[in-house]
Amino acid sequence: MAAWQTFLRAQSTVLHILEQELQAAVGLSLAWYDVLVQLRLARRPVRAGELSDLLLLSPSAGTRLVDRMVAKGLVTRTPSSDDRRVVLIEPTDRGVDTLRQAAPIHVAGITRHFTRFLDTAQAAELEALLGPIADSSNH
Amino acid sequence: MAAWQTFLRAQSTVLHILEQELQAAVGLSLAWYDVLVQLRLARRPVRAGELSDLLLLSPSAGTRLVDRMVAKGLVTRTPSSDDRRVVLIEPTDRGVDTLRQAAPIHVAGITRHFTRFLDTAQAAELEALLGPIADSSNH
DNA sequence: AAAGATTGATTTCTCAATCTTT
DNA sequence: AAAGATTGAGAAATCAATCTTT
Repeated sequence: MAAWQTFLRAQSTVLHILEQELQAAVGLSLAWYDVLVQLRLARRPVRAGELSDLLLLSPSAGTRLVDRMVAKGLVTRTPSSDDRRVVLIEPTDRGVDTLRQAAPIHVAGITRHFTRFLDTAQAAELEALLGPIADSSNH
Repeated sequence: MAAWQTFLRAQSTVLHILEQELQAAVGLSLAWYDVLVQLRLARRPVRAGELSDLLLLSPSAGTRLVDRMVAKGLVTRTPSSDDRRVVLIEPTDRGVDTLRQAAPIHVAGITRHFTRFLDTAQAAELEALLGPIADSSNH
């Protein structure tokens, strides 16, 4: 139970700091950053529902988030020509550029506030401990 | 970096499930539950600002949260007689009772979705890994 | 003036209901 | 009818500004 509380507090603490640092440096929220990262990792247009899943958000939260990013010119939304129920999301050039600016800052933040406290073996250990928990949603 | 992502996903996953289970069983959100727990642990009236800190919330978020819980009759808000800038929060009898109903369900949930994946040594290990990170906000 | 707390405005997430396409 | 996505309405968190007491 102590482990559970430490787990909660550690994540809340680090996320708050990272959010503020990224916001201050590039004017980007963590949520927006995650969208750009996921689109970059996919290396192809991503379906709206798929994106929501990747971000651990509800479908409607995904829609709103994309709304705001489209308005800021960071991503585009295009109906699929295969199946017109489907909407495909892609980063714009400006989106890719924004990610390029944000990534080193964010990675440095993670290093400073998270990785810094773990050597390689400990990071592996942590991942091994939490991996099964992270995957346990599937039922 | 993989450890970081697993860390994020594990917490998000488990929190979503626990929230839903507690909501379904007792109609209580995790935020409300945490308020009642903190007041219970304190065993005395808690200052508004202190409560916000304990909950890892901003002062204003703490005020709103207490607003809603006062409206539902779960806690009371009383100006301190020592220093009338200070507001003291206490659970009502009904609040204490609600906590009594919720606690076993929530603890069972933590066991089922978190502790279940860790033996005693692993829980200690996890706490040791994350403890320094949780405490690192102080500077 | 500073400390403690609250309020106003804004942002964001969620559920249920709806719209479009298959 | 079912799948995919969006919209309306409501809940909750945050910052900056404000109010009260010290």
